[in-house]
Amino acid sequence: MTDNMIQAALAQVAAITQKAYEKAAAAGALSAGGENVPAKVDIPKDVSHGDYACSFAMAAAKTLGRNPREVAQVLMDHMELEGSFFDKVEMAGPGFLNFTLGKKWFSDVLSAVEAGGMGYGTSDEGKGKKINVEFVSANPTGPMHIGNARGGVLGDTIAAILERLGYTVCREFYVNDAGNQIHKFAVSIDARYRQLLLGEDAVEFPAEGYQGEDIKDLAKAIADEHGNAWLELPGEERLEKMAQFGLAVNKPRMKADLEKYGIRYDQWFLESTLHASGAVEEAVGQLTEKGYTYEKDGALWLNTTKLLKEKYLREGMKEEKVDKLELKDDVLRRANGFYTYFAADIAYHKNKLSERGFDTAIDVWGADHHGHIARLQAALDGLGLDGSNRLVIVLMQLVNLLQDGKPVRMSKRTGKAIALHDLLDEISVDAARFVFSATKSTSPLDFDLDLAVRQDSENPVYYVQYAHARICSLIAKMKNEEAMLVPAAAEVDAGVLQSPEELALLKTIARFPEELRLAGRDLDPSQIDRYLMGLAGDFHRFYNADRIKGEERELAKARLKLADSARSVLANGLGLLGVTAPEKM
RNA sequence: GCCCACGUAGCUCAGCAGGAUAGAGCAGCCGCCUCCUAAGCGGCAGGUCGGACGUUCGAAUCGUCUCGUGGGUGCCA
Repeated sequence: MTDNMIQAALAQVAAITQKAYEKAAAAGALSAGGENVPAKVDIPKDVSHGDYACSFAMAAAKTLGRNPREVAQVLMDHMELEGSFFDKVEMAGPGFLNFTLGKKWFSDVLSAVEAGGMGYGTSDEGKGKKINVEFVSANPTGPMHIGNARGGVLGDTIAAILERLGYTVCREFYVNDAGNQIHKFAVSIDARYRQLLLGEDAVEFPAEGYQGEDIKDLAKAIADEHGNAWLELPGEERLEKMAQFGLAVNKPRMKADLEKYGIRYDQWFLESTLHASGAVEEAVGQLTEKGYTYEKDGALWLNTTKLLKEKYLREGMKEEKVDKLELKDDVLRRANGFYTYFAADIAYHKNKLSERGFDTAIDVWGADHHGHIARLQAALDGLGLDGSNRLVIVLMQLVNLLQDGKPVRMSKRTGKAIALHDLLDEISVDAARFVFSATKSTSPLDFDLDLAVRQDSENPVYYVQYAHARICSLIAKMKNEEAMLVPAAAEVDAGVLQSPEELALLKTIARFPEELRLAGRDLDPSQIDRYLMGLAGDFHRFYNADRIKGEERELAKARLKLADSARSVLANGLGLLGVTAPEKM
């Protein structure tokens, strides 16, 4: 009951080829041994090489003691295509067997799209496995910037893809509401607060403090609400109140900004709860029990070197190479008694993989954190949680914001970051979501404000949306002017679809479930963006080459069904990306 | 120094679970609306896939080395 017609066809080619070999071997036309050679099938780039190409003859030539073209010829002589997806098979080049799709397959594709509707491409591959997708997790100490927008779109779209593939997905935001950053946050607000009440010169602003205007706004809000009452409080209590006040303002703001991008979380997980519940202490304690920690200079250290070497050896790295690695250990508990971020992170991921029972934790991280990946995985391995396999990090390169082709400098410290909500004043959610998901996360993304703002064809999202709108308009016109509704797949003779443009479009439509599968496998939504651009292109070419209105009835019906199938998949794919599919433009 | 990512058309990037003649968009040049939306389509031009060696029937794709760019290498997060 798959609607993945690509996998169905690939499997059939392999089966047909294997059967042909068995038949040939039984008849004595080929020697034994070929049954152990896998029948590799792929899709040629060039349509003149058929729709599917099998390289079995080349791979098996040596084993069978014949040249590849001879093997291919014998296979063709023993091949049975009756009742299959294929009309013909040809031998080409060094010994490829090239299969050409026939009417049955095209007809099945139309039926699959119709039956699937907006769920076309859904599978049960994930078998309900629980996956936690954590993304953005920006420090709540200031406004989010454009990089957070990319991470938000990336994480949300990965989550959506995995849901389609049958995983049970939890979207999570990890709130760093403890530790050093928060302390700096509190100290910064406090300084601004006192400057406000005592005069700018009376209080020195800490060198390490956050410079942004938002800190001044928070200080002013505190002054408005509490006057100078907080001046009297003892230092620790005052800072605690400052931090809580700031978080209470910033957290809902982040939530609201993300929601503007259509991003909603299932879980906002507070780092502070890990400290309060003793979970951090517990995780560190377990590592100590297992002999992975030691004390030095008053601090508690994790023997990361040992953990990493064990990990690399398990993964098959050669011992001599492992010995040569220069690795460093990490502090878990500072000499001042406070746990490090790393210690909390270990406890946090232990919480995901153990206490909350997720099969896999996927984290979207900025590329500048990549050095952290192996260490965290190794630490989780040390806890017996198989972090090397169950913790998957999607690294995201940073965003270069351009204007007039020139880089706009961004820095949170100087408060010059372009805030998320300002960005949306400039460009639509559709454009933002498409642009942010269109580049593979491992590549840096140049985000040109001027380009994103433009509402023309240079902005790829409009190219895709336009295809959808065009089809909607077409369907409406056929209904109103020709009294023709989109027919059911069963009423369509797929055999009348024969132009290169029709076949190309239909084949691309058929690829959607497979593209979805691959995007999920690679955790790479950009594959969906590119697929949709290709699908839109195939439609535009079909639209230019083949008319519907005024054509002979059977052909018009089949083409209308084809167009509607393209519409359905465009809407489906855009929906996955969080982009709207307009009926008019 | 060590670790990681990335080097493909003028620019931005696909392709990297080895397959046949390496693709797209943009920029450039030339065309296509009496005809379902021209936010579209067609054509031309553009390449030592950073380099070398290796693995094999076959390498942009895998391995080793090398050059270049960026990042990491805190009792920061």
